[in-house]
Amino acid sequence: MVTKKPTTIKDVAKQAGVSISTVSRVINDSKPVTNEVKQRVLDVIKETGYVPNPLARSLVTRKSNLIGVIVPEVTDTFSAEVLNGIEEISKMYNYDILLANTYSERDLEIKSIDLLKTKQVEGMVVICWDIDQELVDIIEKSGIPAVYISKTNRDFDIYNVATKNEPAARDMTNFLIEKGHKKISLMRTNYQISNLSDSRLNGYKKALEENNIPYDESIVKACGTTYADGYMAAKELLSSNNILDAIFATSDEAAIGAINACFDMGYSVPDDISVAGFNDVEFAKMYRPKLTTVSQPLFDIGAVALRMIIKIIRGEEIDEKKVKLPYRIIDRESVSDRNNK
Amino acid sequence: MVTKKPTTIKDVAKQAGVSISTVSRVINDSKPVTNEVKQRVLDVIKETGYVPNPLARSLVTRKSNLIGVIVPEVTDTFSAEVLNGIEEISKMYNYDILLANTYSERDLEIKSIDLLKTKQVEGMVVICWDIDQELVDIIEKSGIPAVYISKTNRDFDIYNVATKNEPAARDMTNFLIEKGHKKISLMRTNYQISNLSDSRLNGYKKALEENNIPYDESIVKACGTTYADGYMAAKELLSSNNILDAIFATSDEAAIGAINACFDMGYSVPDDISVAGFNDVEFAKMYRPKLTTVSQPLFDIGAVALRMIIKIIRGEEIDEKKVKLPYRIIDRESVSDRNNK
DNA sequence: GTGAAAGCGCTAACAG
DNA sequence: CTGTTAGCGCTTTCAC
Repeated sequence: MVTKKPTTIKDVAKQAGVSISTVSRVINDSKPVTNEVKQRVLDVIKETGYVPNPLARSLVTRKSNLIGVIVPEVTDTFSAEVLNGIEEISKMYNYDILLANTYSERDLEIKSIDLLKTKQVEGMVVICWDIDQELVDIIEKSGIPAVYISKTNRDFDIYNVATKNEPAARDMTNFLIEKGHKKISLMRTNYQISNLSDSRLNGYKKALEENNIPYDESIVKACGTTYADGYMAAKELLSSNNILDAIFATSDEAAIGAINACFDMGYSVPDDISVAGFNDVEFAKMYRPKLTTVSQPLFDIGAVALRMIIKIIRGEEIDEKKVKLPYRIIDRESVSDRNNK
Repeated sequence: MVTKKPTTIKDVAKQAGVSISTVSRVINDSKPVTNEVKQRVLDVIKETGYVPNPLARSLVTRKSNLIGVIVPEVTDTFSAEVLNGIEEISKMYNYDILLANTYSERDLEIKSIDLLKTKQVEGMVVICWDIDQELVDIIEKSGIPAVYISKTNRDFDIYNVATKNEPAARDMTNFLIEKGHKKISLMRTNYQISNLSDSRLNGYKKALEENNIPYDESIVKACGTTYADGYMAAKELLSSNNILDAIFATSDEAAIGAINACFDMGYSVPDDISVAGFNDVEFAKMYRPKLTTVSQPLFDIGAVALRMIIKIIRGEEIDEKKVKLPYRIIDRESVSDRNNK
């Protein structure tokens, strides 16, 4: 357990009979060095197992090789899968990940950003359900390049990677309609800031329109994304004697909550009511009935976000500030086909 | 987006009309400073928004204020909840978390440990399903204080925090027996290294013994902890015409896999077969039937592990190298009571 | 091509 | 109590 002093650049220099600047040159490949000398240094490095001290290096270069990741909560499946993608790519580029939970609390978000800034992260990816101008300003002011990931889409002028939410919602709604459902409730996220478009709601409306189904505000419900949110929302929906054909929920967790609410109120899913989710979380296929949902490439979202950050850090050109990744409708068991009835 | 040069200790010193050492003293509260001077420095600090550069600080103190966390995969619910606990406490102690995924691959584990070492983490918590002597040696050799967390218990001489696995398994088995089940299959983890005791198996055996139920090796099955593992194992179990009263699975995911396997083979759970899990993952209460399981204080496991690390780092005395946290049998819906039949 | 020297921002003796 | 000074380990001019 004794942390004996590690080899430094000095040791290597001495042992190789060169100056420390030469050693620095070979490890960074920054200036030409005679092959012979280079080899000698390399040998000593291998022999001693020398590893440059990143702290010292960062101190002078002002590069930390650290990426900060701000998540609401690692236990959130969405975040976790995105984080996986981030982690994978960061490793490729030799960046380390500094993690901070915010529990979606503003003060913790601020604290985390401060912390990351202090630690000199070169960039950060911010996963946050409810992006608002205040947050954007804070991050902007920190001067750290940031890419945002959110369950919902927002119109801020920020780097952002997300799924094509509007067409996704539209496709799923259309899918539901095709399967013979008419009274389709949308449980949309309640992360709602006035004057901002909600792409999923728009997609839903478009599909309705295309099929000449009147938009009924009483069955679109603002609700969170958790299991409990979905359960509550569905219960309310169902008990205000609405007769529903289907529920399209804002997340898989909420969808499952909704299904259980249906069960508890004596409805069978999908025979009486169909339910569709969003995200295709790991759990969606474990539940019975297996959840019909729209799958987002969560891992890829993280991966793409990290690639963006790297580009920004390197000052490379970014084609578009907002990248949209494709989605897929995953037809499993929680939506019935009413056409054959 | 311009990262303008931040205030340094020098700036503060100059502006306050003192030497940098005095500034250092007040920010670290390391040596007495006249109140008047102190106040002046504090004022300047507040005014300039000066934040000490942790890199420079770490370079000289050799303290990074970084804790490395090695997890198989953040998407794993067990790991994620433990990570939450770790994160929470680390924040309290002003430590940051450096995260590394290993996907349970040895070379990635090694690489991650190297990386963490390079980044000068002061300690690390290693979540690893299958601890073996090689890994322990590697970590030992790295000289970094480490606390291990594993789904299973091992007899290595390491810092470790876990649940009381043996009594937990025994209690659950007894619970099952009390509910009138006799033919109880144990799906145990297959992370198996010869000559090491499996505490859960022992607990299971003890309960059987106490109730004069003969141990039947044909219905204890080695299986992993994933949904797929559980599904497969249960299918095999059921198709080799065993008549089972209950299945006690090694994880909630595996338990749910088992339940679905039962469904798919025409058995009803819990009416035909009862199923119990382990962990009480978030999802356990979302599934229907709600999973009867043993709950481990995952968050606390992480929290305690981090506290241990801090103690080790500070050279404080540790009462016991292995701490065992309590568990609870959570009786929900997936186990029936056969006594009233 | 290579070395000497300055300095990144900070802490920690060492004097006074 | 406070200032001066010497590094921590490394990169980077600037000479040679």
